[in-house]
Amino acid sequence: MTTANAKVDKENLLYRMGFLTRRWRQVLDGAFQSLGVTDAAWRPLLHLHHMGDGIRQKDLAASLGIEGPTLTRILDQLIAKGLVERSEDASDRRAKLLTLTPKGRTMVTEITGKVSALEHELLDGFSEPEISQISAFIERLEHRLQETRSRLKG
Amino acid sequence: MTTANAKVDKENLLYRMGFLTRRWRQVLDGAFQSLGVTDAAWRPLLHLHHMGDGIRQKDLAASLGIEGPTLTRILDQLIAKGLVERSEDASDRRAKLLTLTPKGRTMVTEITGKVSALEHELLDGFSEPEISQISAFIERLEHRLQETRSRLKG
DNA sequence: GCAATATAGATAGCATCCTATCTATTATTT
DNA sequence: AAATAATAGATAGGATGCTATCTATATTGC
Repeated sequence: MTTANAKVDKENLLYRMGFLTRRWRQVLDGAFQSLGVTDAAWRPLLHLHHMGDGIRQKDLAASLGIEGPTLTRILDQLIAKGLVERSEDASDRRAKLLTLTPKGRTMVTEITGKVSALEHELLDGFSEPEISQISAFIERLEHRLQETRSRLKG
Repeated sequence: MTTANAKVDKENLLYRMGFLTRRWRQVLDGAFQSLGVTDAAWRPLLHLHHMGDGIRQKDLAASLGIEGPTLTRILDQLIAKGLVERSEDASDRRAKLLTLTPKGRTMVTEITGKVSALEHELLDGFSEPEISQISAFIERLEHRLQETRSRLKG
């Protein structure tokens, strides 16, 4: 039985990760509801803050690991809320430059605090070496997935 | 710099998991496209096969870790494809019993082979102890998330 | 026995992500 | 210089997940 269960666990590993990330999103969603931003919206704000003002959508999307159209819609929401601004790029009229508004900066501060607190609470019971190992595991898996993906496509 | 990066890694852990599971879904989606089932559809088939015929939707949903409405839609698709059948439960006329059709059983066999091959390929570079540790990590994290979630709600 | 509550499933509507495709602009090639 | 290809972003439509709510049955309590 032990063998069978271990096998099942192994086979469900990635699925259980998916389950986990859904729950995590729900927790964040709940925590941010009072701020008026959804889970998908706060990360672009932090990245924008971190990368500095005046970056292009394309670069922000790459930094976030999402596709252009996904970011476009999120930005529409953030702009509608007055947290972010799109402006013209004088050197390339196809591009738009993104900047945080003062309201956006305030929001970044609030979000940073909440995310840190939640993540600390969740990862508190895990040792540094453990977290490093998991992190390395994820990185290797990401790499392998990329390979598999391009192999299947090509 | 090392410290800063390590901190970022820790903070991004759950997000990177989400990224990973999206990619994994895409790989599976691509692999199953030729079979005519999507990623969300194959898992109910396998669970149904594993749990035996004649189970209720409610139980299948619980087994999959998804909510009832989500399963309802997936089942609609599987039934439309002739892989699964809903039938009346004589003992409780609210309930529906689920069974795999012969076509569904054939599909299960094909899917099992593909999933196993892909998962083996992906997890091949990882040792048993590693996988066990990751698995344990996920389990603890699931538990903590559940706690946090109910704490925030109540 | 009948009203109130609980349960199984379906439906509706929202959020997030993706790919495919369209428009506008820029870069390259001949 | 004109035609072609490439790039930035927007739009459309599909897939998957959730919650809230509806209908149809079962169960419970008085």
